[in-house]
Amino acid sequence: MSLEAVAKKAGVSTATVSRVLNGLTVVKGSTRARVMKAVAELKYHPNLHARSLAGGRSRTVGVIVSNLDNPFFLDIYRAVESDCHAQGYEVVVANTAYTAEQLASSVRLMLGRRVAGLAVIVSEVDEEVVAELSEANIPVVFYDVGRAGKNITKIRVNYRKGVERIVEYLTSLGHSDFAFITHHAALGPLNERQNALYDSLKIASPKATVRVVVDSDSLDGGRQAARELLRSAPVPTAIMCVNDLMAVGVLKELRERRIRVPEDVSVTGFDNIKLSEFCHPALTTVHIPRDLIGHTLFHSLTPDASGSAAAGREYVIDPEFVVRDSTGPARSSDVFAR
Amino acid sequence: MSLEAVAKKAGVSTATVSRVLNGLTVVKGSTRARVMKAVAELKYHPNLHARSLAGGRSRTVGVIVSNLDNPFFLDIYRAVESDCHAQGYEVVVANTAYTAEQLASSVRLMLGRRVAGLAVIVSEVDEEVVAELSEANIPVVFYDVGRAGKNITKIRVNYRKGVERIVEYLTSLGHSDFAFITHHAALGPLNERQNALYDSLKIASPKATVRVVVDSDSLDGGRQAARELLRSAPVPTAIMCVNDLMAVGVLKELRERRIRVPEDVSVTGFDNIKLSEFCHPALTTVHIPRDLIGHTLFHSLTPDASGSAAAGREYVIDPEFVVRDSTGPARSSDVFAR
DNA sequence: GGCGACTCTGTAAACCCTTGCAGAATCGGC
DNA sequence: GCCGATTCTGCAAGGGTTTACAGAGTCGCC
Repeated sequence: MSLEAVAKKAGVSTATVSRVLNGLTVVKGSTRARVMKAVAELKYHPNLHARSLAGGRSRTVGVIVSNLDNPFFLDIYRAVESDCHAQGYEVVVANTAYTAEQLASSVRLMLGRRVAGLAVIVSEVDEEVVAELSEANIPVVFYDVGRAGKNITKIRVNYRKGVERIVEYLTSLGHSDFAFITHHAALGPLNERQNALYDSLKIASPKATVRVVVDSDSLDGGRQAARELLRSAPVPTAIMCVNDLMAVGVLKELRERRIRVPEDVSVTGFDNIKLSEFCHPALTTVHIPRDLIGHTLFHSLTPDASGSAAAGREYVIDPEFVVRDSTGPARSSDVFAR
Repeated sequence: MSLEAVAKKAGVSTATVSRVLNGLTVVKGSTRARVMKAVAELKYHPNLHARSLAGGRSRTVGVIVSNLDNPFFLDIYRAVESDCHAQGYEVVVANTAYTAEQLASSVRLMLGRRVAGLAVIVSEVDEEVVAELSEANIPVVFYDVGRAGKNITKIRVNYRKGVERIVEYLTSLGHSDFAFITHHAALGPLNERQNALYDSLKIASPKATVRVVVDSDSLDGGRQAARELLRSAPVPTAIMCVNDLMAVGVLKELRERRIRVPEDVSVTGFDNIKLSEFCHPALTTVHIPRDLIGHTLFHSLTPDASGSAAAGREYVIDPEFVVRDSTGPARSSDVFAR
């Protein structure tokens, strides 16, 4: 079970076994073979805790996300995971459910695990956590929140650009009566999208109106929000959703009410999750390159070939507008007038 | 940073600090306060590796699943996670991508982490792994594969019953020309569904035909399979999918080809993932209670109030047939005849 | 055959915590 | 004020690895 048992069986010292297992020092071929044999026979698994403890490092990176149930976050996690495994790292993931408390406890957990690096992909970061992390002395990377610093990299997406493209497109189709469906309105990154919406509209269509509805970040939340929205006339001609997941919920509710998309109402999402392509009608949305984000996250956390992690940098990633079938010209007469 | 630093700062021994932090022994109020203060001031995080090493236990449970990208597995994982956190356990998850190699390496990883218990929710288990796990001397629970044993619990779902219900329903609607869309045909649990299909049909509609198409377990895989299926006439009147994820892909492809569901073709899924309710048409499927599975998994891994984990048991969970809008009477004339 | 230079291996300390055991402090009761 | 019981605390061993350091072999060459 332990290194010592293997050592005894192979007739060597624990140091030698350790060296064989880690393979960074040269061990004579015959010795190595004996050790390997003993390892196999004993079905020995090194105790990872002891290893991390003794080694000081851990070859594990931590990932903290807001909502694993949203495929957007899952995709990022999976991208990081894939890079990690390719490089022999493990990943541990934690979910905050958009709460600051769970973020704080997840951070503590990760620090307790002595992760080699930590990716924080949440919307609810607070100053205290940032401070704690910058003192932690491990590479940290924030997505969307916080700011670059000593050992802190930051990655953000130019949401504004994505929103602008949507607004341009929709206004060019004659829309001026908007709804914005979002979740947890207080959160920074979402505010950015909302503010970008106002700003863009101010230019593209100054007299446009926007009704905002807030619900939870889920299919049901989107549906619920649509229901709320439709409770009071007039029905907007375009519904922009803060993300695809909620948009798909919206589509469902509209369909149940026999409101046609895009003939009666246009709907847009954000993220371009796989689902947006498979729902009906396929969703007009903004693609956020989760793969690229994942790779960048991983890169920011691990010392690369050149030896040092490029901490302190700030990356900005551009999204990409994707037109599909959920958007069309604004309806001319209000078929929903009561 | 270390226990010792805290101890020094608080003017006590490391043992006392440890006791304060773990709270299982009584420590005098004033001492406790001093220690807590020191902990706070130093922003001390216990080193979890050292803790697990010293304590011998780890309060971490491992979960291994086949395909995290399928919401079915994600839901189970999340259910386990939620129970774990409620009881102060951590969870670590690994994905096998349906390969035996990744399963083996995940198992080794988990064993190396000295997890307190391990849930194996995969389709590709082999004997060697089972043997290794039963020697590991920690509670293990298999979902769908393996068999109960010394410290091994097994949970399985009565798929057969679900398939029977689908078949009964479809044949009663006049269907006799079937397709079965599945993935990785060699895997046990999926075979069970497929065999159940044959068996049920033998009774319900002996002259019925079944065409089988295999593709990957994903939205794209479902779509691809549908494409493959439609390549050769005649188009079946009912397409049964091995799970909802693939079924949603099938729906997409059918829609693109203007094949109406359920008027022209009926489609069924399996699992009842959230998405099956939000796609269009909403999917007729078989509900598999992931929450219940998750709770049962957790229960099987952790010593309950009575002190001992109920290992060696075998649980069978019944699925539930859910009729929605993707199924209807078989079309009478073959509108697709060429 | 002896010497130096390598190559390989062992010894032992360190990593940070938990916990059994025993000693110290405190308390109640007389 | 003393004693025993009780509560609290410290000592030190151990848990399974890594790794610096030094020692033991091996080899080639003069």
